[in-house]
Amino acid sequence: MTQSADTKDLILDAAELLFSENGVEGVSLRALTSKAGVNLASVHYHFGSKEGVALAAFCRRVRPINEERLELLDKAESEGAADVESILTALYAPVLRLARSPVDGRRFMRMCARFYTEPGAYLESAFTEEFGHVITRFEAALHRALPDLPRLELRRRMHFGIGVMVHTMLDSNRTRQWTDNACDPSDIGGTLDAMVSFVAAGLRAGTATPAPGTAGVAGSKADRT
Amino acid sequence: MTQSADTKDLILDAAELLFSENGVEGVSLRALTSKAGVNLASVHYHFGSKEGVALAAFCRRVRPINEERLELLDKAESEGAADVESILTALYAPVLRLARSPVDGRRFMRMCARFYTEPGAYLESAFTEEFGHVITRFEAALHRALPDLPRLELRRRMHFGIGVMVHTMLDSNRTRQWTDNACDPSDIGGTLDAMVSFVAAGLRAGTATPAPGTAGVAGSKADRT
DNA sequence: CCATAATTCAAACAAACGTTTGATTACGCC
DNA sequence: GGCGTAATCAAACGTTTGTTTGAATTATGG
Repeated sequence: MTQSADTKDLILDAAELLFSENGVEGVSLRALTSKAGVNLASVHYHFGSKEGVALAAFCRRVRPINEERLELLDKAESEGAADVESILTALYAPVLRLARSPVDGRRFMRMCARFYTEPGAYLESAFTEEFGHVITRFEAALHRALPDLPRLELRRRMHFGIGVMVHTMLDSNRTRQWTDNACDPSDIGGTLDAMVSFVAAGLRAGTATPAPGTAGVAGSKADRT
Repeated sequence: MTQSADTKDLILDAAELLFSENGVEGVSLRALTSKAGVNLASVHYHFGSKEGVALAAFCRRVRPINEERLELLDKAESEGAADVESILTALYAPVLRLARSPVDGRRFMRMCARFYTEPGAYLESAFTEEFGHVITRFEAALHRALPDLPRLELRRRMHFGIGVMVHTMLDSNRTRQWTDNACDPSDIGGTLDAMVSFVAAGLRAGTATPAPGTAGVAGSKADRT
């Protein structure tokens, strides 16, 4: 039992590393097991299939993140109606803060974003299963915070907000090159603030809901870390 | 010459169809040539390799789009300094309007977005080559429209704006399911207006630059199509 | 009308893929 | 100590991959 846990984690760690760089289809089981330092057949012994590895690597990290998201949202809503910024921070902070983790945080973010854009029915069902109720909860919260924004338009703008998050998580070298490293990956607080203020302004566009305290020009204050 | 052009286009059409659904790595040359109704070896005869097909399919459509983007930007800037909405419309409209095309517009958008998120050095260099100067031009235009937004913060927010576009172009079933078809793919004008107003508000967040005419609640008026 | 180039075709290539097998080793329990 | 389960291992499975080959076919041009 003790050794099997080691092997399992070795495989998942290597999967996080390689899948984030090359996608699931771009990584062979031989490269995966070679990187993990385990035998080829152990993948099927522990996870049943290659898809099983991807699913396990996905769920291992996404569940704690979504739990923390809902906790943060609950906390924000417990003190009266939450404003847009608090809701967005609850949505973005857990996944961005993971990037601080010493070894594999950024890797997981890239892997997760790559899973999101990669085809494959097994990943689609995992996403809907893991994220469905989270989206529902956050949509309800945003609807309370933005009462005069039609429900359909809110959903469309949430779609945009998810795009900002996924794109930032992907953090492709290509985009970093275009933007000349404007999104410094190590500056988590700054990135979070910028995302929150950007998406909050987008969500409020054209509505009567005013922004809370609009003073500084650019996102620089990290109010949650 | 006439027949080779037919075969080439047949291959590129099938590539657009299949790559958009399954990515480049998810499509075998046998499935591709079978869909196109051509011989397997003709791929290497006309394009040299599988990567050559992806590159050709990408450039075939992306070049006219980027040319139109720059034309629209020039037109917007010729009548004095362009505002944020005009610049974003010049950036988003050509690629969104392609989705109207009868048969293969949406497919190309998905393929393009999938290329964007897929690994592979050959695609990366193609992206930087095709998009680099376009991004530079639009960044300069946005900098003139938002003079009090620091350059670094502008680049970061452009990064977000590109994320909104890519995510909307991907138009995955997964996200459509979450948002309950809020982003009706056939409603090009509505989607364009929503994207422009969302990203414009995000770009202006915290700045002194005022929005031009803030009257309606949700983006509904198509000012350019 | 024939020579020459351009193109299409069926067949095969070696390599890499995910998966399976059966033997072998390590471990916990009575 | 020895039984039984759990885990690891090397080797091979059949299939599919991108690519290549060489002959057959079609168009081109003098």
